Amino acid sequence: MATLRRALVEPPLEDAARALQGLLTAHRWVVLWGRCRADYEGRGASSSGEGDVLVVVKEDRSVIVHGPRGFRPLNWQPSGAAVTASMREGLLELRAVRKSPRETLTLTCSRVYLLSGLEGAVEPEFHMYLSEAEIRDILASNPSLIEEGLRIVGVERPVDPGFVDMYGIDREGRLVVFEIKRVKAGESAARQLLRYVETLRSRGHARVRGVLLAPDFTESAIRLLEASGLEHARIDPRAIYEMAGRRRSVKRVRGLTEYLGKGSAPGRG
Amino acid sequence: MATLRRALVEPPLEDAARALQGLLTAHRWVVLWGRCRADYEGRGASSSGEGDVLVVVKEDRSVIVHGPRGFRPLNWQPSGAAVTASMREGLLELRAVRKSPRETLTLTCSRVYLLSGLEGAVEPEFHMYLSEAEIRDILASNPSLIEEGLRIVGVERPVDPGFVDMYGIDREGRLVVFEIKRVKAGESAARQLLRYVETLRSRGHARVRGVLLAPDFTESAIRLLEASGLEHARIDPRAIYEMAGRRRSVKRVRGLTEYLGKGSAPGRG
DNA sequence: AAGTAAATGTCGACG
DNA sequence: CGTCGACGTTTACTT
Repeated sequence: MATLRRALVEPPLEDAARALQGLLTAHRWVVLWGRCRADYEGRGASSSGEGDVLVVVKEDRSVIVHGPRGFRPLNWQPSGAAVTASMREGLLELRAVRKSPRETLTLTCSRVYLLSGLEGAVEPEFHMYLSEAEIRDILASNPSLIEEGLRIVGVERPVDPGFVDMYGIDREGRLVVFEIKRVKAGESAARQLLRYVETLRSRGHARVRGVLLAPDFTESAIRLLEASGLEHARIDPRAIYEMAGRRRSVKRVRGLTEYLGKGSAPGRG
Repeated sequence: MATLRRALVEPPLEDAARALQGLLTAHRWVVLWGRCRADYEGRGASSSGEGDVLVVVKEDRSVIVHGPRGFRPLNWQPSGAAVTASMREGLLELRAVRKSPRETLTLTCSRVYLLSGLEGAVEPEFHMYLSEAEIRDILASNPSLIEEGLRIVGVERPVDPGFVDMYGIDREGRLVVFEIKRVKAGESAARQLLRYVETLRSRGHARVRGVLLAPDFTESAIRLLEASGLEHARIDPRAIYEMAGRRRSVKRVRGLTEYLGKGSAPGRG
């Protein structure tokens, strides 16, 4: 079981700084609730006036700064940042620096409401269902869900440039390129498919078909497809979901989609 | 100054549930650190085994669930969710339900390390600089940053489908379509520009030029541009940034970019 | 409400 | 390390 390493309520800034330094050196998962200002410079640039923020520093040194409202963090730094704490002109300063791209996030706190760190946190095993990769695999194993007589001959194959989600040969022997979207497909999905089909046609596959597979389509996507001689076909999430039920679920190890049949590295850090 | 309304360390689950209910009814900003499992069902579906998570419920009822690693939350619910807490089979259950789309997030906690709420939090004033909109406006006001003799005749104009970032007439009287990216432009940006140019050409603008403006370009973007007779030009973020310094800053009111020219905020210091 | 594009997008995979 | 595409993307903006 994880243990709380500290829970300082309204500590003097010096105490907070010292505790924070200790927690950071020990690579703890840290939460700081305080009155701070934030400055960020990197790909973009931002600054904020003083306000109440919740700062989360995780074990992998990702930093997230939340305000009292809104889903998105006000500021952040992705994992791998160099995080340091210090006192500076009487204020607690927390800096998170990332290289490549070079980005700096600086928090300057005039007051700490709560500071706490957790040791030995257990990462929950996370299962995500019906990722695009899984949908693609299910369709590849059950091509009749798409059309009769279809044979899948390739999956996630590189074209220049990009990747075709799925290749097939239809009952008349024509090459079919599939682009799969797990949600409603917009114009950009259609553009992508068009691009692949054009590439293939320019390489002599005159009879290639292009099919956009999605549970739904925007009007402009359909217009673009029809104007370009491409097809679209609705896939039924329910049918896919039922197929998925018979497979093992997809496990999100560090990120999002790790799908079956491609044994990959556990690697962390 | 904001005040901590509670800071319960390792409370019994019943106490935590009671306190949590109170904090939620009072619409406080709440933090719960505990050993929980999470189940989500909605557009996607996910579940997790037990693990240590940090749950943040904000004043606007957005809910964010973070694990010990990674920038992205494991689960979340955007603002406006209906959040309730209760005891259920000896465990603390926190439910956040959103309608349209109907989505449910359920947290089931077997242990609470820390529970706390903050009252009277002050939202920091947030300023974001150099959004794409601002870059576009600066370029539109200073077309010589792009090329000599260029005259900008339109900005953010609808084409079917989509929007052209910027139109100009070059020194030879040709129509120029600009696509602007504030970061390195990839293939999809090139595809977007190509689409616009093709649309315009098909409408009789035979001599239209297409120019992708970005601080940098991926190799495949350049390939696609050159193969399609389109151009690309590097824009210097530094030069833009200096121009921006002379303008009033961009204020992020509720979301990300609210740019000038539309009755806006006082400048920053 | 639906569609479209931006984002400090982040994240993972692959060359 | 660059390039690429997915994402419960979220968010803002326009029709």
